Amino acid sequence: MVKYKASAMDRTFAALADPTRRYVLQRLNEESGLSVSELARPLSLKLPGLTKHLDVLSDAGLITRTKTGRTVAVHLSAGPMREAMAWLERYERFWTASLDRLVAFVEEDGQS
Amino acid sequence: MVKYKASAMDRTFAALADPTRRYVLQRLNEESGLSVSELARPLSLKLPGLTKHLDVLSDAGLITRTKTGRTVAVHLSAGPMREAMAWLERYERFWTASLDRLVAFVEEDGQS
DNA sequence: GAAACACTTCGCTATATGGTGAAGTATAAA
DNA sequence: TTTATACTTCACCATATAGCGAAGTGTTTC
Repeated sequence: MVKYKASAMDRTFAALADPTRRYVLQRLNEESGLSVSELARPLSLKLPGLTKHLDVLSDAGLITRTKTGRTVAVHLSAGPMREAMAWLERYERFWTASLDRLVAFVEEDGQS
Repeated sequence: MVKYKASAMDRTFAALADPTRRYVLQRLNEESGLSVSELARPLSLKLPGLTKHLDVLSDAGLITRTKTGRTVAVHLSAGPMREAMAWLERYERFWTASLDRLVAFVEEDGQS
């Protein structure tokens, strides 16, 4: 398989593909600077598990960790999401197409 | 690890996390109804490899395959992307925040 | 200084992913 | 009716991922 080098986009989408990680991002969106244990508390996994997820998120550039004393504060950094969305925007015409067809049908129907 | 059941969102983001699959979606966005071999031609993988990628994409609901005769035409169906984008939109304020700060700085600077 | 705390790192396990060649299944062409 | 075409499925390999408990590191607290 070799896995030469995953691109930034690969890492971003892969990071978003896990519900635990999406939950972390959501919580940080509500309240920035939460500690690792605060993030872990409502989750059903141990600290080592969360640490790995945070590694994936920071490799993707989606969070930053700043250690003060013995606690680590986690912050959102949504830049890569912006790029992921830019990629998706190209398909916008595609998911609005069905709506367009509906509109066309209704208009045509009104004239019959 | 158990992998109880991946959600639709999980599958969508996971499907988007691979460059081969993003390439397939891009090509289909330009030209719908391409066959499997047409999609495979510019890629450096064998047909079985592409078949697997297409399986991932259709499990995620991003493409549909329709067989006529012995060729299979592949079509985009971007609905799940719409949902993925809706998820990402929540973070929009976050990646525009730096721009807001810049604006604030410039305005403040102008008054000094 | 000892003990508790907040993580992180280290094996370890099980499953998923991405690729292959070979064989299987229809359909189309000779 | 054989043969080629267009895939798909199968068996297999190597690596990645997600989880765990146990041990390690640095920082407070007692």
